[in-house]
Amino acid sequence: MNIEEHLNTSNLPVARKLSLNILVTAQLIEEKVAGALKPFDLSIQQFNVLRILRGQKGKPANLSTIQERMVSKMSNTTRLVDKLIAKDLAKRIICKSNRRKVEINITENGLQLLDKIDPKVDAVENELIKHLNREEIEQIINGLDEIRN
Amino acid sequence: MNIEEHLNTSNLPVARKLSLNILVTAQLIEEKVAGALKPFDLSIQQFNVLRILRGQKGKPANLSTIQERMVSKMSNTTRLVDKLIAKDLAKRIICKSNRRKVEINITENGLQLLDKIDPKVDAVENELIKHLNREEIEQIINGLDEIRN
DNA sequence: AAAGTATATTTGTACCTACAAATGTTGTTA
DNA sequence: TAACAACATTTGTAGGTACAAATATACTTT
Repeated sequence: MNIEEHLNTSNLPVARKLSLNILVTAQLIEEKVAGALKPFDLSIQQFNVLRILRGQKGKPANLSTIQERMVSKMSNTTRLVDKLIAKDLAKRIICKSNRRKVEINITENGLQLLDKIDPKVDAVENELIKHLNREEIEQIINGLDEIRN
Repeated sequence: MNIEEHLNTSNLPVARKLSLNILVTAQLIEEKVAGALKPFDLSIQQFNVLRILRGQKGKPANLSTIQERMVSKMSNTTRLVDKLIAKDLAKRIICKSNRRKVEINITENGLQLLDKIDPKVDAVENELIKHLNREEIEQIINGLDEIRN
């Protein structure tokens, strides 16, 4: 009996069933997105940081800004950014006015890569909602919102 | 602007908004469960494996059985089980009839630990659905089901 | 029975995550 | 101004995850 069968057949408490459903679905989404990114040698986290940098529209981001916006706030954003820099997808400058800070920008190279990846990830995301109508989607989003308060 | 504000204010395509919502919520649940497990020095994955073993009700499980039931099927179940064994929460016997297989059981020690942990994790899970009624929960579960097909 | 194939697990590698401690910088205050 | 607190980032360590290759055993076929 795999996890999917387990979810459907077991008489789980409703709270556990919900939380397992969310975790399993998230796992599936991550696998699909990771698959779409694989040809580009980019991990999901690297991709997310790159998108955050693009969202800055030229304005440089420092590490704390990036961390706030990441799905999982983590302490090793430094190391993630290191890898983007090594691939010439981002660049880093020590902030002149406050030398504790660091300014991070996406490079032209990074922007071009995102342009190539975007349609692939969009396709994965759209595939997910294929069997849902607008109202159903809103219900799920609102429900998840409630869970997070 | 943090991720939560970003989700609410940005004009994201609905598919991306949904997938981000699921990922962020899953992350939150994982953090909360991990927090509940921390006093017991158990990671979420170790806890999951332990629960799967308990679910076997005495019947030993081999590695593939465990993997099927895990939220994220992974190739290092060996190493996870190693850690449970090191803590005397599980035991492993090479299967006599088929020596490629390995039989894994939860120990008395493991069962006792789960008994202590269960109420803490239940509390976390119930906290999640606090503001939702039965029907809303069912809607979310069915919606996530649709997404996974 | 030897060779090849399938099965079950283990190991290696690279990356990601969480927590805590360390480093370096700036601002404050005695 | 020296000491101290606050801030921003970096580093260390112990886990977890994914993929691929390696190992070990069992089954099949000739």
